Amino acid sequence: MERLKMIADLLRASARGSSLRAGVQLHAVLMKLGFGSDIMLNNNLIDMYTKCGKLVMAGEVFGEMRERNVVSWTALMVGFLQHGESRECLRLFKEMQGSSTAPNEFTLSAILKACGGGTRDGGQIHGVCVRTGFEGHDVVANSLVVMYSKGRCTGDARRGFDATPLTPFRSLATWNAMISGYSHAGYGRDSLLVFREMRRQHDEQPDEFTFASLLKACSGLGAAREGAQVHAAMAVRGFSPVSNSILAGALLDVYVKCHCLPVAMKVFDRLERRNAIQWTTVIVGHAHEGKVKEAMQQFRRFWSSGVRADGHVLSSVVGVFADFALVEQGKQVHCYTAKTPAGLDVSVANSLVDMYLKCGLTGEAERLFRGMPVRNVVSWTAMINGVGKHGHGREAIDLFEEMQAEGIDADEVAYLALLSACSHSGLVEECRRYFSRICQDPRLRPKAEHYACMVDLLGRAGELREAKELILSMPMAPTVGVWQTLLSACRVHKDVGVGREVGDVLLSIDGDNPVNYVMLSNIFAEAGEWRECQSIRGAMRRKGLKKQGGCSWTEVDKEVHFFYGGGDEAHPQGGDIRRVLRDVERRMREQLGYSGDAQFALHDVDDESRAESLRGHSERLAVGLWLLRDGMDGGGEVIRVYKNLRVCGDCHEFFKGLSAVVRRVLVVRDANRFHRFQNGACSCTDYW
DNA sequence: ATAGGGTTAG
Repeated sequence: MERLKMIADLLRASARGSSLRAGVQLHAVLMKLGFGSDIMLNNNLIDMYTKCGKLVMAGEVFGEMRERNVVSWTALMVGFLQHGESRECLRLFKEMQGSSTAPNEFTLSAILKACGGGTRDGGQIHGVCVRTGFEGHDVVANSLVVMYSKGRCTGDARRGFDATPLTPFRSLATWNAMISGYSHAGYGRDSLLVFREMRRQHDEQPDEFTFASLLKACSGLGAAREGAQVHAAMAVRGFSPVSNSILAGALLDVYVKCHCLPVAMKVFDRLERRNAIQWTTVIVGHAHEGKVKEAMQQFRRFWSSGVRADGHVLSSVVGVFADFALVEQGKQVHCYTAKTPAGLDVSVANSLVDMYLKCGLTGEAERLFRGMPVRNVVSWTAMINGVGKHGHGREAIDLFEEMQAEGIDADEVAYLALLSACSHSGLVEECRRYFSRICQDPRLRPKAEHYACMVDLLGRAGELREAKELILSMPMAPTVGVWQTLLSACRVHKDVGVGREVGDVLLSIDGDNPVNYVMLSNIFAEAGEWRECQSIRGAMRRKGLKKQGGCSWTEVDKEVHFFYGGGDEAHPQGGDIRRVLRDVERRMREQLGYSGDAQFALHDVDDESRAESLRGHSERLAVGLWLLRDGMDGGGEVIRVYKNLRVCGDCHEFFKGLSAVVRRVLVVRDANRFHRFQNGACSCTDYW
């Protein structure tokens, strides 16, 4: 008897320490001593083997047991669960239900965890919990709350939470489960409310788990004030970001999402050790504020810090390079991925495919994509988006169909990419067909962005009234973006009537956004409605709103050059560049009869924009830099230029002519799509 | 055998 207990203790010890060798020896010893049929020892063996990652051995022990109790079943299920085999865990539970052993609270907790966010299975097991009387039991209640929250069914999660009697079963863990459940599902307000309830009515003390969830809630809400309050409350209780890396990460995330970058950096700089997650947050944080140089600086700091880059960091920074079209930087990371296990992540390959597409290197993207050993829906969506932005709607459809033929289901984002590709290419019937397909799929629900694609499509076709009807029939509130799509269609078709109606809506729901004023005043200006045009401009001025400054950049000889249309930041070679551009224009006049009349610059809304027109739009200056470097007749390289706003009609005409007289290919990526200029023509026809 | 935390590509 003594020996039996001793072996059990030793087995538990080797399970805790994951020491397989000791465990196997103990296994041999207990077989020799004839304890092979003892249930408790066998349960300990199962536990030891699963903790050492030997699921097959654990299964063998389980299979050879003549008698099993609830612990035997549960130990094996938890083992599978902890190795990510939740399907096997569910299968075992079904098998167990056919046996004579009834589940207990630990079994139920494990199986609920195995459901993940699958509330269909979860709901059935919830029923089992109710029937067996374990519903309000703490470990079960906690798992119920987590399971429902993961499936975003916070109402059901709340019912599970409310089912816990305050004593003795509502522990801090239960409160934490509900607080994190709400913040995970995106209900930050409710998360904070539950916390308040916990403090005010129950005087429960928060721990680090509570704080981490609260911070996530604040970051989701973009609530700077609440975030700072949580930060202060943490400090009062002695939780410091310096000693808790998870709290530090969560805190950085709050300040970054609340656009308080300086505060985030203060926290960051005080850390003694920084992990990959914290670096990622800071690098991406700078990028989202448009601070390219600072983002790159932090990236280099990270690179030399010795912290190993994992898949998350790599895909995030490649995402930054994609946003800013920094191909050379992206290529460097691409090379690095060959030398690290993190490079094998699908997400890293996906981000690289997307980066090449966003930089206009379609061939490179395609090669990488086709060579991927595993592709998921994200990989395909990146390709569909990419070819769509280049105006190849048919190719986008082919890719979409090929994806489904490979057995990968389209999700909402994939449909969005496809619809946008169709609408950009004017594939009216196809677009309608896929839109109705997503409406009919019970697993998917079209979102406002999908409607925006349809509005765009109808708008391009000149069906402005129908587009407006569609917006009014949307099952959700129409977003600003949807109305803006319609407004820009009004501009293309010079429809002042509908434009005025849509403009009214936009100014009332999004009256602080300069984009709306600029677009609307342009519509009036182009229709010769000067009085209305002036009144919009006046309203914009009175509100102190300024059009976002145009900015273009291009990577020449591995260096990024920035050009700003307005403002004071001039390129050092600005004078020479303008001279070259004048030469090109003269050639265009002589050879092509180019008139160079500025039709579009006339309507500029403010002084700054007029100055920009006079000085030359930033994208022209960027192209000029290349001509200054290569001369008028040299250079076979493709000129790649990127612009934060849309390319205007004047520049569009100018670039067409330029591509003919200097015989070069010019690719401009603007806020909306790619324009490829070659031999005096552009791949894209719908511009103004 | 026991619940709960921060980053991530389309």
